[in-house]
Amino acid sequence: MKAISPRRFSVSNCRCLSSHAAARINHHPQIQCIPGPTNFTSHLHGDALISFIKSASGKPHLLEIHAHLIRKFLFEDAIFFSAFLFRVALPPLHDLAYACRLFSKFRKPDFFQYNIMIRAYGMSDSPGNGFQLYQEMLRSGVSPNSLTSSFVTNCCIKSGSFFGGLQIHARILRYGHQSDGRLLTTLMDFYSSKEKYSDACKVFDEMSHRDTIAWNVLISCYMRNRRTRDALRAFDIMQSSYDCQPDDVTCLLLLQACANLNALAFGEGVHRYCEEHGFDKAMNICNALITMYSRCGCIEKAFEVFKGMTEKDVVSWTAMISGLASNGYGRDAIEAFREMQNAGVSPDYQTFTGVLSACSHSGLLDEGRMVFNSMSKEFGIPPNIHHYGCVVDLMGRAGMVNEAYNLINSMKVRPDATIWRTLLGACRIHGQADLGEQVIEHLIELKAQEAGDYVLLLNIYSSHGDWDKVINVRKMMKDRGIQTNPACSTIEFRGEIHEFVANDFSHPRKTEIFEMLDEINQQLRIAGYVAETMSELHNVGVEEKQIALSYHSEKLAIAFGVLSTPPGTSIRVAKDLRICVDCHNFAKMLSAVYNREVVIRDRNRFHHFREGRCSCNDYW
DNA sequence: ATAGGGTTAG
Repeated sequence: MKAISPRRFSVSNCRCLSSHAAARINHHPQIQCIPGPTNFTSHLHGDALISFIKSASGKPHLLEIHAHLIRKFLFEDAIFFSAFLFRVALPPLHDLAYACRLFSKFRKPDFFQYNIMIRAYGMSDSPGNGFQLYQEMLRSGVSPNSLTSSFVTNCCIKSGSFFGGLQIHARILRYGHQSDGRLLTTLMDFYSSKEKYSDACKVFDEMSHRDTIAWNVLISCYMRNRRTRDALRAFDIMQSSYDCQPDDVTCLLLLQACANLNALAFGEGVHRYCEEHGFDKAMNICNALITMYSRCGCIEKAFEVFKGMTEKDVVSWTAMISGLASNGYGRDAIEAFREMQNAGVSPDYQTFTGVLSACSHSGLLDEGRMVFNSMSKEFGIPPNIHHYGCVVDLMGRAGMVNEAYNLINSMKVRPDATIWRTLLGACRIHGQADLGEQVIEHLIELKAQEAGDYVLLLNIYSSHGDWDKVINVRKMMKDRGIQTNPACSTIEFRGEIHEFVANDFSHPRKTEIFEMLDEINQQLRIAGYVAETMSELHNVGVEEKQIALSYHSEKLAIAFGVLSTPPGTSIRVAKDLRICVDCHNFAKMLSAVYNREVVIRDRNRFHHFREGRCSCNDYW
């Protein structure tokens, strides 16, 4: 009622429906007319009625307006009806059932009223109906404007209807709506949601003017389609353009991209940009910064951001805890967990995932069990599959593979592929072939077996020297059409991301890189490095194995790092799969012989190599 | 008489 001018409405007039009438309305939601003495709407007409409808809040007011429109024979008056429908269909009320009844009663809806309904459907849990209504609109000869296209595109995004969206795109062109930048942004988002990256780009290219939001949609499209490097490039182009500048959303997206790519230098650039524009005060940006720095292996920087925050929420604490965990600071993570509680921030289920993973990464078996037991008892958070996964990992690494197997079988939730895979990894460490075979059976049952799973099983057999079984598994993989994807390692150099796969001959500086790798291999061998051949797949000669190992993607990336940076510079490599035993030894030795800090982030965690030692004591 | 687009962190 705040918005109503006191000149027109005295306070005493401003009362809602009588409780008697309200009770009846509750019983008869289809009610069309409310009899009885007129209330504060009675003398309203024209502009005053319009502004009253606009300021109406809550259903009782709208019902009263409904009654008023009927009483004054204004229900079929498009102006009042539109304003009324707008209030009913859209938030805050957003009563779609009521809006539908109104709409179906209205004799000849115009485009504006259709637009309201289509937009309302786009925000409801039945967005497909919006598309239906759009088609009905076309059938009844009402022409859509560019807003209609925008709302119905949104319906297609929400309902996931690809062909619907294509149809809309064709109509946009037919009706000449393509000059509307906002509409095209929505259209880009549609293609992006369908992972049609190149179509989204095509729309973007055809836009005559691109504002910050259009760029942000493009960047989020790049990220959804795993074209993270293009996302970084877009940031550079935006910064050098005159008409639009990156905003906080852009930075949020980019920090995520940097975290994925291990692009520390670029991430620092985004950090500076945030400082220059005052975004670094925002909680979400700070939390994203913490994640970016810790995913890039810079836990000190992450902590600096964390310390500088005036206010910290669960997300900040959890980001810090998970960052400490993945960087091998298990005890500090648990300490941070304690501090968080002292600071009066209560943990949620993701915090526990962080704490438990800290325990599993640092081999803190007792602490992990204690936390696991306390979470439902003390905090009322029942463990989910991720929590179980951490504990399975923890027990598995400690060699308690059978106990871990029993734990999985005792879970209330259905085990997923990831948890079986975790156990399979533990079987690999402890050479448990029998249990490994059982686990593979579970994965097959889930139809989730991947190349990596068979590789683990192969590793188990080959470490036993069980070559018959190795051949069997390889045959099985061939029969089932399972192919191994080559692992990929990335390294950042001067703000560019360089990508390597095993035996990769595509890099422009390939000759130098291979020469450098040979040189490194020789030097390391002098220092006592012996290539680890146990985990290789084939039953091939020792010579052959050593050759196959020497061109692993992480070694190529490291060689490139040694080649392109001055002595003493840290080498940071990200790998999409797990680092292998041999590359682990290689990096460890290199950190001593070449006196370089080497940081490798693999699929699971960080490995910090310094002076011939690694932050994780054992290889995994 | 007249509405719309991106990110929501771990």
